[in-house]
Amino acid sequence: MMECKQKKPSKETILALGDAIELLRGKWKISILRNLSFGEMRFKDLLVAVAGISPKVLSKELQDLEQNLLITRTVNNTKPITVSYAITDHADSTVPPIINALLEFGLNHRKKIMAHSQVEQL
Amino acid sequence: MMECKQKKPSKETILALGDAIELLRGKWKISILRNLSFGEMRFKDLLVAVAGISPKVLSKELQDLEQNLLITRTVNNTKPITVSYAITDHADSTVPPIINALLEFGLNHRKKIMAHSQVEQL
DNA sequence: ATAGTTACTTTCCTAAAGGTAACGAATAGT
DNA sequence: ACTATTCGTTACCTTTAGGAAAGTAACTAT
Repeated sequence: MMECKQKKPSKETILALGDAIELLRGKWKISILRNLSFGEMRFKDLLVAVAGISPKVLSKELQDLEQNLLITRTVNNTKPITVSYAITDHADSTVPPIINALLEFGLNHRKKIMAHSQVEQL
Repeated sequence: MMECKQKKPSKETILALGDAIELLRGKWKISILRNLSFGEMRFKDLLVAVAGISPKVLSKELQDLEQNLLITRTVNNTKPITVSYAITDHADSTVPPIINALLEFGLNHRKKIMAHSQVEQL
């Protein structure tokens, strides 16, 4: 397993980390961005794909992400109006690495937790 | 700039991502882990290093991280008692990549935001 | 006229997160 | 006895996040 080099704790670094945490905080934003990283989606599709989210919360999160230039919102002139959401280029190049790192962490954590509870039963 | 391959949306993947988000949620956990990734630290050092955190919140976050096996707590028998916190091996191999990805994202975002507001002023 | 679809918004409420300030317990120094 | 240090806890309060349920608006089909 590879270790990762750490950047020096400069002021800029700490600010950037704070920004990232604030922009992506909460239960839903990462999942929404992950779904959009596979291709653009409409509101209702996201409502299904992001399991458990309510329309109110989805709407609010999407507005938030749009304001921060992480996604775009496009109104299509279709029979019943549809709206497409897409991840922006700049988010698409920096968010997937975060998701993959979280995934690694999550999978590894599950293993460790299971090993730990095995030991506790002895 | 390199694009990152995405894993297929299997059930396990979605669960792992959910775990990761839940374990690392909030304003402080990532910063605490980042500081500990440079080496073990005592309570009071963390109180200074994690700028803005209060003793109450730090205490709670540390308990949380310990319960989830991401850090260890060691009481040293020194003159006034001291307590050392250290990141666990398994967290130390999976958390820094997350932090670096967040850093990349944060730095890149700052650039884009500044470029954007430049344009708006024209 | 009625019903369905899509994309929300509104209201109301609860729970979790977070902040402030003061206090406590153990130990040691003077 | 008094003060200082370290590592917290307790009580109280405000803010933010999030969930449930219903409603709205625009349009289409029947």
